[in-house]
Amino acid sequence: MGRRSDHSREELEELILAEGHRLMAEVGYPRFSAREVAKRVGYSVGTLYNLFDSNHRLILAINSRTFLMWAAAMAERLAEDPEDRIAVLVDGYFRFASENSNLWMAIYEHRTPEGSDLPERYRKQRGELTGMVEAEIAKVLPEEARNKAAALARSLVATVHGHCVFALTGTFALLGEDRPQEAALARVREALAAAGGR
Amino acid sequence: MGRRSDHSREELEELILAEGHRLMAEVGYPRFSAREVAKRVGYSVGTLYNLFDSNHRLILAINSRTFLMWAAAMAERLAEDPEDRIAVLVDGYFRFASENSNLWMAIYEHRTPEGSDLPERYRKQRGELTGMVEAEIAKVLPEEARNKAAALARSLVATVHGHCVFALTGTFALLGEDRPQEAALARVREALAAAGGR
DNA sequence: TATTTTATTGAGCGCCGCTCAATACCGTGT
DNA sequence: ACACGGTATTGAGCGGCGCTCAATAAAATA
Repeated sequence: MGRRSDHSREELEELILAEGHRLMAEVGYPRFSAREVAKRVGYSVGTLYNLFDSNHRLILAINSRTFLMWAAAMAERLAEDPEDRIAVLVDGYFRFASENSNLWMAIYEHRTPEGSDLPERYRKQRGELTGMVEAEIAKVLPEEARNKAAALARSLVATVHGHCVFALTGTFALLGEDRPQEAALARVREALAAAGGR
Repeated sequence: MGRRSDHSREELEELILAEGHRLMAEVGYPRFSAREVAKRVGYSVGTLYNLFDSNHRLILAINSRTFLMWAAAMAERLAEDPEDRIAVLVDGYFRFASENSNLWMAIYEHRTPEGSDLPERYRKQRGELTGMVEAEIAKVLPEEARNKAAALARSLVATVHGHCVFALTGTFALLGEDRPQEAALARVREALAAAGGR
């Protein structure tokens, strides 16, 4: 067998990525398998490993795509010019995570192996979401506290993230339910108020 | 082969659990394997699967042991009657997680499979830590806010957890470092202050 | 001692990630 | 039209995984 005319290299890469993304959404990180992706796109394992040279790199690319979706969803909702933009950020976090739980969890279930750290382009991509949050936080803070916006944004993302993880993995349910999203928003509001936010 | 006199059933169970715990600490969740545990204790895979009837149940038991260690470490530090008990709780969270990162992360990396949910005894065990936090929160809140202590405790655990995860998995480092533990403590303080805490 | 009960084994099954010699195909030069 | 060089693709093979279960060895009992 040799070069097949039905797909260029880029098309094939995209095909695999798309199918991989679908599979991840369907079965979740623990049951994801590169072999299964290969089977579904109708190419052999070897071909797949030629393009993405390890399982780790394939998953990285898939998670990256998830990140893009996430950021896009967030941007779209902010573009509707809502009144309470902070609430929209929190809701966007929870909503995306729960509507795409397998994809979302995969981002955090995937441990990057010992040696390698993630390539620059992914790094930048992941900064995007935090960047959006940072911009919104800055808007809300008084002039003199603006320089703290970045650090505060990261901390608030962590705060919301914590609530969201517990909500999705059932840790909250296990301890007696009170609405995690509302709690997260309350914590965020308190932090912003403490920083002099309006 | 048949019953071996060198270990009673309970002893063997304990032996496997201890060795499994060691292995988890050593290699972490993704590289943990029941086969390897069997090899290390010098019994065959079959025996191991007789006692813990699936990989999932073995890991559950291992994680449970980690939880006990964690709660014990927390209790010990609180028993020294520190001045700032809230800070000790936060520090205890971060310290345990970073000093036992493989064990700690395993707790959250292990997805319990579709059907089964974790047995009552584990459920209770995991409530213990949150219970300790709840007690400390209650002490700090004014009389009229005591009834909110439980809900607030869960939310604050989630808050600290979020910061801790990001600290350990490098999500923070990736975004420009500011001390996650201090940020977590700041968020907790703000929330307590907002609830009228002293 | 003979028989039942019980603990232990490990080869076997179907998966996994990953490799690499063999192979099928394409573009090009003559 | 044909041969050739390069490239894309293959899939059997390797070692390892979780898990099962008929066979077996040892203890308990009769």
